Amino acid sequence: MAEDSGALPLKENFSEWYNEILWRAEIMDVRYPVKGLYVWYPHGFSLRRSTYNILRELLDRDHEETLFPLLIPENEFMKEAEHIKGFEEEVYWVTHGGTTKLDIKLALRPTSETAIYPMYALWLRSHADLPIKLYQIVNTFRYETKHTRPLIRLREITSFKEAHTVHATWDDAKNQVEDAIALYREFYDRICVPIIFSKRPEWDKFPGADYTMAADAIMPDGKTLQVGTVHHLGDNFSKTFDLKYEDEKGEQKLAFQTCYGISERCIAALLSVHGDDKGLVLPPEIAPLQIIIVPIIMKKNAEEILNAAKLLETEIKSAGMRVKTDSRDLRPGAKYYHWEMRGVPLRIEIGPRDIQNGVIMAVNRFGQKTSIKREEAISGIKEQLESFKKDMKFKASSKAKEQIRIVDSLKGAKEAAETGVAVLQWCGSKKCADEIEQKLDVSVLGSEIRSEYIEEKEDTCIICGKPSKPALVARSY
RNA sequence: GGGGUAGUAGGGUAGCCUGGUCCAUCCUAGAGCGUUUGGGACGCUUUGACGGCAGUUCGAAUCUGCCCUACCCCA
Repeated sequence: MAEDSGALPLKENFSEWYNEILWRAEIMDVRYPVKGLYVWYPHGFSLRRSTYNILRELLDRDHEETLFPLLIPENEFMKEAEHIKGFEEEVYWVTHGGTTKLDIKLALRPTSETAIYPMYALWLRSHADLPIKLYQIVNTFRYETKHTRPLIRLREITSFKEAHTVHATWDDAKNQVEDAIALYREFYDRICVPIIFSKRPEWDKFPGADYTMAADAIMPDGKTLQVGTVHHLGDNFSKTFDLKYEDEKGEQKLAFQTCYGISERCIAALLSVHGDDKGLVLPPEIAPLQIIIVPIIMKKNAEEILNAAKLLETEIKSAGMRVKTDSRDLRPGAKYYHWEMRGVPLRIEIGPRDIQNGVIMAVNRFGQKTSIKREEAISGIKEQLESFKKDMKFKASSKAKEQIRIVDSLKGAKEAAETGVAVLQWCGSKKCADEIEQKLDVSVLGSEIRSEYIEEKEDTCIICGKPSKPALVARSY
């Protein structure tokens, strides 16, 4: 399926590295003959599944999973004015059934608010029905005109996890926004990807929202990738979709809503943050394969070694780990490169010398070798995977810390934005943001930053000198 | 919306103007056989393509028409 030899472009050439690793590590095949649509290889899909299982696990604590239709009738879609304006240039329309023209055009959902809320209006009767917290994992379509990129800018988002909640009051919805932020933090912590939450500027919020909180990850080239959003929808959508409930006193009241989503961009961030010059580096929890056993087969005692490998594989498997023995007729070195490309966290080598000494050789994806006594194999391997995850997390957060710079001048900001994000003082006005963006060739991502590395302290705006707060500024995808 | 360029095997290229191969070619591609195996082995054999549809022709990757797709430039 993929090319197995030859070097990957160095990670410092991030764009090239990214494009190649996707097919070399068998994540996505980009050769599907429609622009912006890509194919998940089984290996990539397996990674997607384990990643989304974590998301499901977290959401299932107090949400319920659901599934709404892909097609949205034009009349529903067109109800919310702000919302339409935000999407009208990006919507795919189904106009025909066979050769018959449809009376009412059907939109392929670019997101599901207008599919879900008319149904919510039917379901919601009384305050006792609240809160409603549902989510679905679906594909969505957007006709992107700028250059598309696998997992990052897609015409079909294949893995959109969107949650939609309904509450009695604005404050309840606000609390839900905070819960969602905590949830997403936990998710990204589990996959060892550092993120920064901030409040998007007024002009950059979700069409139809009161405000938007967004998570950004910092990519190796210093550009940020938005990897999650949480929107407070106020009662904007309830008004248009007539989302009302009867309160304790028997009065009809408008409900308040939130929605929040994560797409396969989380996979893009995962691959990019951890990968290196040799290929993917994956956290054991989500690696499709956690352990690869490479038997060092010599002609004379091939069978003995292979049996030893198989026995070990069975033991590891029954201990609940994902393991495979690579008994292909290849040089061991070729196998090492093969599995390193695919990000297998731990490799076990077992050869004549090891059998002689009653040990197995464990080599983690960072290349650290440890000899483990054969009889302590299982506990030793578990320890290795545990400490490997810790190392991954430590590496990723050190790198992120390095890429965040607090600056007090435009010049400093410019420099910081070349390798990461700059944190500078901004008064909140559009005019000053425009000036910052134009002078530095960056985006003002947001304020009210949530990061352990950034302190929320007041000062004066870097442009106009008025009272201000820290803002996150970076080049972004 | 307007203009331009290009689509050849898994990937990369030549050929096209000026129609005519017995095997086009390169690679870290695939298949088979054999020797190998503690960090990318080697030998031999072999597979596979001209974006699609029509047309011209004894004969089309090459000429003509239409279509599709991608990329670049201008609004």
